[in-house]
Order: sequence, then C-alpha cells, then structure tokens
Amino acid sequence: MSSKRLPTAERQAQIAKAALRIISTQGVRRLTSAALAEQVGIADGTIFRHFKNMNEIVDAAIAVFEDSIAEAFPPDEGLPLERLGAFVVMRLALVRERPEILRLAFNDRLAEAAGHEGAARVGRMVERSLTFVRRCLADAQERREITPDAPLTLLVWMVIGVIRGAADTDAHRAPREDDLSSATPEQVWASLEGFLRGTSNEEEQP
Amino acid sequence: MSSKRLPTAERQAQIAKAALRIISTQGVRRLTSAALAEQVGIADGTIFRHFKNMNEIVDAAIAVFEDSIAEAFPPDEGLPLERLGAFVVMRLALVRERPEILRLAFNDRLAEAAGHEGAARVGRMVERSLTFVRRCLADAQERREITPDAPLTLLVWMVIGVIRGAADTDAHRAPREDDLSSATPEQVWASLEGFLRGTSNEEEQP
Amino acid sequence: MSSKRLPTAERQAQIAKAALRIISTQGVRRLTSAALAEQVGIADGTIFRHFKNMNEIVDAAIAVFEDSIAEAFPPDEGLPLERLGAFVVMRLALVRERPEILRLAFNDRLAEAAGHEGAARVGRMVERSLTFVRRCLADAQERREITPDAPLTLLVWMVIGVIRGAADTDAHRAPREDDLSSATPEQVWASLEGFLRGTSNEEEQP
Amino acid sequence: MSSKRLPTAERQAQIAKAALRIISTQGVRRLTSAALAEQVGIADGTIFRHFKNMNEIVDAAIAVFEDSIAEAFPPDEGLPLERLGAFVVMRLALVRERPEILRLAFNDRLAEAAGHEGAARVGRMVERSLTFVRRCLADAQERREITPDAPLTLLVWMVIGVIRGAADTDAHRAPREDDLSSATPEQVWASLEGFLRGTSNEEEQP
DNA sequence: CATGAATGAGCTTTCATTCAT
DNA sequence: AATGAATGAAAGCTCATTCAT
Repeated sequence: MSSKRLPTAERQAQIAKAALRIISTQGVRRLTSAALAEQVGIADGTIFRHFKNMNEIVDAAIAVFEDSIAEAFPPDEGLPLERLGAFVVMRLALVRERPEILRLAFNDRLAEAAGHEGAARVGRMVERSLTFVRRCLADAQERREITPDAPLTLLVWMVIGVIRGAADTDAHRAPREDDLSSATPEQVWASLEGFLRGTSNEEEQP
Repeated sequence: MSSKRLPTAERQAQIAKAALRIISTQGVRRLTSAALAEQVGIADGTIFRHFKNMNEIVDAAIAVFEDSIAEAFPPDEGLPLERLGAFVVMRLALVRERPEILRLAFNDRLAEAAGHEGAARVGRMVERSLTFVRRCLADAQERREITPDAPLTLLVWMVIGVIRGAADTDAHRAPREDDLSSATPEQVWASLEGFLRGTSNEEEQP
Repeated sequence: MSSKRLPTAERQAQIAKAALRIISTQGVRRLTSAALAEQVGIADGTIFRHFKNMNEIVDAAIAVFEDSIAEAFPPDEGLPLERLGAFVVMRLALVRERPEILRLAFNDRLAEAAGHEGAARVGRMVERSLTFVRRCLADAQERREITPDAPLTLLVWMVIGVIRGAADTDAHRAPREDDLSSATPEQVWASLEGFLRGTSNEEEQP
Repeated sequence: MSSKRLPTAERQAQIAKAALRIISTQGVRRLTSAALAEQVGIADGTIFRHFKNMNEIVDAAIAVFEDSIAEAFPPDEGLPLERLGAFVVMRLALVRERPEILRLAFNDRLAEAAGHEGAARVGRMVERSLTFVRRCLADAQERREITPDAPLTLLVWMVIGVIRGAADTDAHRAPREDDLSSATPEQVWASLEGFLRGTSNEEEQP
C-alpha cells in the first residue's frame, strides 16, 4: 500500500488522513490501530512510533479537518451577499471534492472520537461557519438586500441546510431528476440567492 | 434502579430505550452491555436473557426511533402547504420534547451502531421525511403557491435545514437574541411559510 | 488447578496470594496477568473481573504481606529482652513457615511492584519492626541488661541481621555443619541473647 | 548527553554502568532498551550495535558489580580480627561511596534481571563475602579472640547485618540521634569489634 | 428471571530486536 | 558507528457472550 521506511512526518500525515477517512466512512468504532496500520501499510505497533497514543491520532485527524475547513473560508470583505455566495460556493465545491470533510462537520463522529478538547475544536469550527453566515445575512438584512422580516436564525438554518443537504446527498443517495448534484455550485448559489433576495418570484425583474 | 423480575417485554423496552439514550448522549462507543445493564439496573449477563445479542438491541433501539418518528407524520391529505406546515410543526415539537430523536436522525450514530440492515432502516425513515417534504413542495409549486422557479431540491434542503438547525440548536448552543428556540413551532413555520410563498418580501412593500 | 466458579472474595484471595508468590519466587517482571491467571487456573481476562487492574492486585498482595507480618508481632509488654526474644522467635518461626514473607520485607521487590503508596506501606511495616527492636534494646540498655556502650543502631542491625540471615539462608543455601537452620528459633534466640548480655563469655556464670 | 561516535568498548562500559544504575534506582522493570539509550544519549537501536541483546547487557552490568565488590576485599593475611576489620571497613566505605552496589548485593534485583547464569554469579559474590567473614570469625574463635560459644553462623549474620544495615540506612531513612551514618567506618568497626570480643562489657566494670 | 464468574477475541500500548539509510 | 522506521510478540485491559448457580 505504501513504500517502506518513510520519515515520521510523512507517516504522521498518512495516519492522520487515514484516521479521518476511517472515521468518516466506517465510524468511530472502526478506528482501531489495526485498521489504521492496515490502511497505511505498516504493522500495528509501528503506529505508536509515530504517535504517542490514539488520542493524538484523533487530534491530528482533527487538525487535518480544521485545515480543510479553514481553506474553505472566503475573505471577510465585499458585499454581504457576495461574501455569502463565495462561502456557499466554496463549501459546495468542498462537498464535491472531499465529501467526507463536511459530513464530519455535521456528524459528531469526529467529536465523539476525540476527547473533550478535540470535541471543542470541532465545535469551534462549526460555530465559526455559522457565525460567518449569520453575519453576512445580518449585513444583507440591514442593507435591505434581503427581507428584514424573516428571523435571522431561520435564514442561517436555510443556508446551512443547503450545504448540509448537498453533503448528505452526495453521500448516500441516487440522483433524482432535478437533483442539484449535477448543478454547479455557482448555479446552486444563484438559486439560493434569488430565493433570499425574493427575486426568484419575479423572474429577474425585467 | 428498577424493581426485580420484570417480564421480558418490559425489560426489552427498558433496554431499547436505554440503548437509544446511550447512543444519543454518549456515542456508539459507550454502548456496551455493561453500560446498558447499569442503566437498566440489572446484572450485565442478564441483558442477554432479553436479547440474543447486541445487534438485536440496536435493532430494538431503532424500532423505538422509528416509532417516535412515525408518530410525527401528519396525515397525507389537505393542501400541500398545510400538510408541510403540519409536518414542520410536528417535527419542531418533537425537537422540543425529545431532542435526542431528531439528532439521531441527522447524525449517523444510530446507523453506525447498527449493521447494514439497521442502517438501511434509519436511512428509510430519513428518506421518508425527505420524500414527504418534496411531495408537499412539488404540489405547492404545481399549484403556484410557491415559486416554481426554485429547484425543488433546494427547497427541500431549506425546509429540512430548518428542522436540523432547530435540533442542533437545542442541543449545544446558548440562545442568541433572535434565537428561534423561544418561538413556538407555529411561529417558526409561519416565518418559513412566508418565505416559501415569497410573500414576506412584498408584504412590507406597500 | 482450582475448581471453577468461585465467589469473587475467594478468587481475590487466591490471586493476591499468587501474586505474592510470584513476586517472591520469580520476581516482579514475571508478575503478569497471564502468569497470575495460570497459577489460579482461570483465563487472563477473568483476572480483571476480580481486580480493576494490576495495581490493585499488588495492593492486595501487600495487604497479605502486611497481615502476615502483623501477626508476627509480640505484645508490647514485659521485660525488654523478653519482648525482643518473643519478637525474634516469632520472626524466625515465620521464616520457617513462610520463607517468602520475610524475604519480601528485605527485598524491595514488593515495593518495586507497587506504586508509591504501596512502597510506602511496605516501608512502614519494615520501619515498624526496626522501631520495635530499637525500643526493646534501648530499654534493655537503660536497665543495664545489655551493655550501654554499644551504639543502639549497631545492636539493631545485628539483631535484624540475624533474622535476615535466617531468611536468606533458608532461601538459597545448602546447610553447613553449624548451620542454624537445624536449630529451633528458641535456641537461636538463646545464643543471641547470651551475646547481647555479654554472658556468653562467662559460661552461664556458675 | 554524550558525544557521538565512541568506540564500542567505551559505549559498552557506559551502557553497563547505566544498566546498573537503572536497576538499582528504578528497578528491573524499568531496565528497557529505550531507557538505556536515553541515559547513554544514543538512539534506541544503537544499543544493539554494542550488545547482542539485553541479556548481555545485564551480564556486563553484573561484571561491573563484580569488579566493584572484588576491589573491596582485603588481603587474606594477618590476624583474623584485623582481616575482618579491614573487610568491614572497606564495605562500609563502599556503602558511602557507591551505595547502589551493596544494595544490589542484598536485593536480588540484579539476580532477577539476569538469567540463571547471571543470578549464580551474583550469588557467588555474596557467598564469597559470607565465606570470608566466616573464616575470619572461625579463626578468631579458634584463637580465643572471640567467644567460642556463640554459633559461628550467628556471628556471621550479625557482622553481615551491620553492613546491610548501613547499606539500607543510607538508602531510605532519615538519620536518628545515634545513627551510625555519621560515624566513620573505623568507628563502627571499633564498636563491632568490642562487641565481638566481649570486651565492651568488661571495660566499664573496673 | 436474575446473578455474576468465566471465556476468548480484540484493542491499545510497550518493548526487544532488525535493518535500510 | 549511528539513526530511527519497522516488526512481532507480549502485556494490560475491555467487552460480548455463555452458563452454572
């Protein structure tokens, strides 16, 4: 599976990624040193030459997760709906490229595998996304780009719901006629934005 | 913890509920026969007088889950947005009363604990909800009660997103100013319905 | 090796004694759960139904040791040399009956197997014996039953040395002509007492 | 910790001494190749460039021990009590200078760490000391320098007891008023000799 | 029905030892 | 000589499951 005698740094990366993969595809229960070792192509005991114990492996896996999520944050500038659009598009792209990452955010598998501190780290990443979305929407409401009547939280849930829905759909289900899995992230955002702006009813206001 | 010598049927119910509780509050990894026995107040070996093995316990737990979800389905009649409203309200009420149930649906803890067959059952319950929502929305689009432009799937995700958001919020977070956790399910639905109908935007533009 | 299904209390006693036996005859390194299980006649894992972990086993073993030593303490009354004589005789008898016990006191195997707290307990037992001997000898010096010139500590070492010598001799060596292993504890004490009193030179003072 | 690339002979000496140190201060269980490597300041695998396996390391450690003990043997000539005095003084000096050496002799940690052959070697060193003491005392008895009534073995135990006592005292205990740890080896021997000669009693009866 | 001792498989971790670099 | 990655055999411990009482 992998060539022999790699430097620790590389093995650590391999192992952390393998851990993330196992957690997301097979569940926390299957995250065993034996399973990891097999995936990476080394003997069980060797795992612990690269990590002190399983906790540190999960921590490393969480770090990989954090990095992946952190890369999918747009800059904090520009018009609110543009920022939000960039965010949604980036997330939907992430869903396509690395479906396991977002599923882990919405699961609590990762948090379950980790101890308290690790769970908190995962929670913080999730919270950061929610906060980002909420701020964009709040700004947009203030600028009257979207209806100020709808409770902010409801809007947040709807936007996040779209990302979750995409993450889950890519995961288990067969596509349907109008399924958005064939749409580009930009197209999905366009629909969503239309909806938020309330313009979708009016057909782009000719 | 519980009186002695209960008939198997009662013990089975106790155990199944305990299993569901453990899975939802402590995670699959903590679902052990010893933990179950302790929660139920019997000796560990006794668990297996009531269930053949752990798989059957998880199956029974899934059955409890299914029943809880099945009770929260409105009748399949009436106007589409009324049906959908009834559904959303019931789910939000379920979130309030038994928060663990919906969190289990959106997690895959339950599915993870179960084998293939059990995971499929959980999947089917989730799917049934999605289908219900989709059908309501499709009907509503056809009747032009909501915009026919937005892709159906997007609408489904948004509606489901609201339920998920409610489930998660009740779970971990401290309330915010406009948090919907203080709103009644009916109020939440009113906001959501306004949004779907696209009326929320126009109402304020006299 | 032992009949099946014993109550925990009995198994615990068996295991604790087996642990003491293994430590004293084979050394700390051989005190493994497998070795214990084999000696007691049960499976490895079963050990941990009776003790939470190896530390608790060592603690129980130390308790057995403490009890054995504590039984070999004479009452704290009477003339000093009589008290000391009773003590020496009891210890020499203990050497004959349960040679491993005193060897453990003079080793630090037990202390090594235990954690800090356990080591302290062993140390306290040893200290208690030293203190007992010292007090008897101090009293005897005061009453001029033995020479007041010799440093007390020297006398303590000599008395303890006799007990240690007996413990070690019974352990590894083949008997010699004048070996004291054939003498009764009372005879050994008689010689030692004569020596301490300084009368041995004068041939029982006719 | 130590400079790089030493010739094997030096490394072997370092390792053997480190092994002795670990055994005496931390116990056999802590004598691991990793602990040795760390003490010596090399990588763990490197240990086995200098020794074939752990057994050989323990053997080398025993050799260090043997050398240290062998240096503390007086010449086999002169009056018996002088020879014995020289022996006792040398041993007490050894206790002061390298306390771990004699503790190892009275422990069986070293013997435990070693295999059969090594244990026998340690036993032989101990036996050699006992025999030396016994011969001195036997000669002294024959020459009537000490009482011929006391069983020889008892005398041996008492003399050895003093050395052991000194070794143990230096090890764990806080000093007492009359503790001999402040006395010079010569002073201790003077007291012991007086006692053996039986003169300590009469000196004060003018 | 209930208990709890026993089992055996499996998991995490340690450790002596080997060997490519 | 030295390094440190890799190995495989325990060791300590957990857990589902069985079964005598």
